[in-house]
Amino acid sequence: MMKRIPDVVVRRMPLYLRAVEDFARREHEVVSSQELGDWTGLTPAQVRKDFTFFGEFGKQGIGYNVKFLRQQLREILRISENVHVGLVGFGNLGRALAHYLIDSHVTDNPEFGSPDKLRVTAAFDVDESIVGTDYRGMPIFHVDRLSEIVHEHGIKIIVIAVPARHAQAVATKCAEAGVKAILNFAPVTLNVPDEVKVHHTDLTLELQSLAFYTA
Amino acid sequence: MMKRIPDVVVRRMPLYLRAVEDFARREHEVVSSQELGDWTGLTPAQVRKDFTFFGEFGKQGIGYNVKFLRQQLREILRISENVHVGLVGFGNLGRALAHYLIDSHVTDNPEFGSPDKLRVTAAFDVDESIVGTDYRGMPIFHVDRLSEIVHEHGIKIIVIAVPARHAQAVATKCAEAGVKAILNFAPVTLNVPDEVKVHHTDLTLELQSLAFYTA
DNA sequence: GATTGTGAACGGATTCACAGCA
DNA sequence: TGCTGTGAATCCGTTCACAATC
Repeated sequence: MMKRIPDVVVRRMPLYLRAVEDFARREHEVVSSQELGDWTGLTPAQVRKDFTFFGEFGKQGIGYNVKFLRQQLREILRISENVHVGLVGFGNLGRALAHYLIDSHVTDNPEFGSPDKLRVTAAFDVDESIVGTDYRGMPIFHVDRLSEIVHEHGIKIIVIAVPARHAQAVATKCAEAGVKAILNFAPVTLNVPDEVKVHHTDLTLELQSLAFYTA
Repeated sequence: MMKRIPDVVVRRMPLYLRAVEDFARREHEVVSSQELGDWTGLTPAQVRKDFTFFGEFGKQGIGYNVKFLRQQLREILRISENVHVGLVGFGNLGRALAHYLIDSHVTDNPEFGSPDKLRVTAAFDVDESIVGTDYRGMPIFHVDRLSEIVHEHGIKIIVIAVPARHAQAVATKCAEAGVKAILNFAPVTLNVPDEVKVHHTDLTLELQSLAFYTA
């Protein structure tokens, strides 16, 4: 029964969640694959097919119950439980990311009943002038304590926002500490064991590939 | 002869450029598809196939001349000419992006002979307290002047770093002003004419999809 | 009548495997 | 011999189309 779920499908699930939360906010009771498709820019067939990887959430002739679908998606993405995120690198980019993550609806969506439990609970840096301080209640540790704190806080995901030359060392440490997933903002290809999932966001690569289309 | 080039291929080209610049830095004269594959984490066959979309850059039995390949890739990505980039939204994220773009090797790689000509030349915001000021020589304009400045500076790419609720309006303005490509950091799906290329970087979506793998 | 869930068809991207050339 | 360039084969994700169901 447990078919392997393609990565592309997993990447679309949060988008469906965002869509269904919007329908919920607008107090729709049900939503069709057609409506979800319009909202996300995908085909209705794709929406339905994607869902089948995880189960049968709809009713034929009717559509999907918004509340039920929302809950299912939250469970699939595990944001109905607590997922702790660590942030390594508290320079310019790191601070901007922390600001965004702590303020935005990612970490808290209170007007809407159920706050996300995807939480940035610790930051790491090497700069002694900020190690030991707090950012909006989030403690900043020295990177040397990464492994220790990852275990203590049960951190599962690490966001890497350090300079390129340090990124691989941090990634290796993360892998050793048992981190499950890494979101890498440094402009280097990371080498980690297969069991660690890596997503890479690279401003340089994005801009350079867009430059191709400026003809 | 001019076959259509798949988007996935275009997205890999900057990675090849980064690889070949590294080989150049280490003073290799030639590089094989095998070596490029190891560096990038792709298969040699894929590297070769990707290149064929743009021409024949190698010598059979030998490999690719590093200097020549580098030049070819820079021309393909149009970073041998000037490409002007504008940044809309100069809050926390926008400032961090500006900092990164202005300092990093994206915009300038002088130790290496030929600086990239992908340059952030203007920022836009609505905050009157920063409009009219400079950031490291980059002027900050009011968003109302977007179209005017885009034409004046010949801006081809816009980076959107505004709050979600304003992103669509900005994107529409960009499209009207003739911008060729948009890099969107706001957590919304943008609706623009097909001739405008959009890449989307969404921290929320990335983290939520990674959360799936934390089981 | 409407809409889901899904097997089958399709299409596009990756990999294979080898001919051709240095 | 070594490595590129590429047609053929394969793999994988998307779309189609329709039976099942409300």
